[in-house]
Parts: sequence; C-alpha cells; structure tokens
Amino acid sequence: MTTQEQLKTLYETLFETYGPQHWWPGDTPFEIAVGAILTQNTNWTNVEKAINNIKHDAALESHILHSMAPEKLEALIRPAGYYRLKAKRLMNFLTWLIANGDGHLENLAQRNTHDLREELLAISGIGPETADSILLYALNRPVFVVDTYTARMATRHGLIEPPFDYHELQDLFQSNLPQDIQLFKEFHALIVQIGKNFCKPKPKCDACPLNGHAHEIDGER
DNA sequence: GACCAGGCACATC
DNA sequence: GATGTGCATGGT
Repeated sequence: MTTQEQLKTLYETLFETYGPQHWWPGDTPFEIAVGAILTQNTNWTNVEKAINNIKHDAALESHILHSMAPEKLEALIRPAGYYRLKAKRLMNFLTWLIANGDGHLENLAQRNTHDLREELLAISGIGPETADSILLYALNRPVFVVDTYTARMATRHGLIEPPFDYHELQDLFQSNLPQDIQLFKEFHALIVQIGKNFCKPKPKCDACPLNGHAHEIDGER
C-alpha cells in the first residue's frame, strides 16, 4: 500500500468513526489565533476557561488586549497554565498583528502564505505548530498542522521512520494528500481526537478504530 | 500522587 | 547540532 493510500484509509476510518469535528473551536479568526497560543502544551478545557475570562471582560479584541496591563492579562489567562509566559507570547503576537494588520487577521488576506509563515515564526513564542494552526484555521491557508499526536500516529503506523523533524512530518502529509484546506482542517482535528482517546504516551491500542492498519507501537513488535 | 495536556525558547554540552 | 530544562494550571 502506498503512503497516499495509507493516509486515505486512515482519514476515512477516522472520519467514519468520529464524524466532522467542526474545528477550530472559536467564533472568529482572532479567537482562533489566541487559542492557538494558549493551547501550547495545554489541555483545551483549560484554554476555554482562559478565553471565557477574556470574553467576560469584553476584552477579546487585539487593541484591548494589547493595551492591557500584563498583570491583568496574566490573571485572565491563568487557567491555561504557563500564564506569565503566555501573556508575553500573546503580547508579542498582538504587537505584530497591530503593526501588520491594524489588529485584524482579515487584513492579511492578500499576503502570501510563505511570507506570513516566516513572519509568524519570527515572533518569540510562536513555533511551527502554532504558526501553522493560525495559518490553517484562522487564515484558511493550505498548511498541514503537525503535533505530538500526529508524530505518534505516524510512527506507530509506520508512515515515517524516526528520527524526523517537524518539516519532514508535515511534508509527508502535504505531499501525499490533496491540497484541500477543508481536508487538512478535518484530518488534523481527527488526529487530535484519536490521540486523546488512544494514541497516548502509554497507548490504548486494543480498542482503537485504527487497529488493523499496519499498526506498530513506537517501533516495537 | 503520578501522569498528562492541541509547544517553545533557551542553556549547556 | 543534539539533548535537557523551565514554564503552571487542572483533569484523570
């Protein structure tokens, strides 16, 4: 079976099992971007609490957040963890967004994807996954988002041989899938879903719906 | 109480 | 260039 066929089968199995995921949770591109930063190494339920705190203060707007005292922002996002760190990272992003899009992601619509990615990566606190999440889900660009779950699934199913880096893994998906933004959004969301349920550090593979798809556990077997 | 969560930057070797 | 470590809350 080719990699293309393998990915297609995995996607179809996941979609049949879980259905559409309606990702990213968030009402606006800006909320998606804020969530992308807050969810770094953090459970989404904690991020929701932080975003709700911001909304409760009617502060989910770039200029409002940017002019907020750091201590105030820290207090609002505290449930998301790493709150001092993430307050700085959010501020870095907001400074860039205000300078480049007057605080609105919609104003970046004409910019090309490659340049935007480079600029996002140049912001301290925004790495490849956060940048790509913003590009795919907030800016609707055909970029595949790769995370720890993706890496686990890919190695355990023999799609890629470690060691590999972010770009190699991303390229595996991007060059073996149709360049379909909706597919990219759905596939990544489904991978997170299967990751939460089965593809854990200590995998629960017995009842996994992906069983029977050339599954290996971290190189064992 | 240990483990885990939708990473990233920085220090050190 | 590879590897290790700090960052922090909250759910299971």
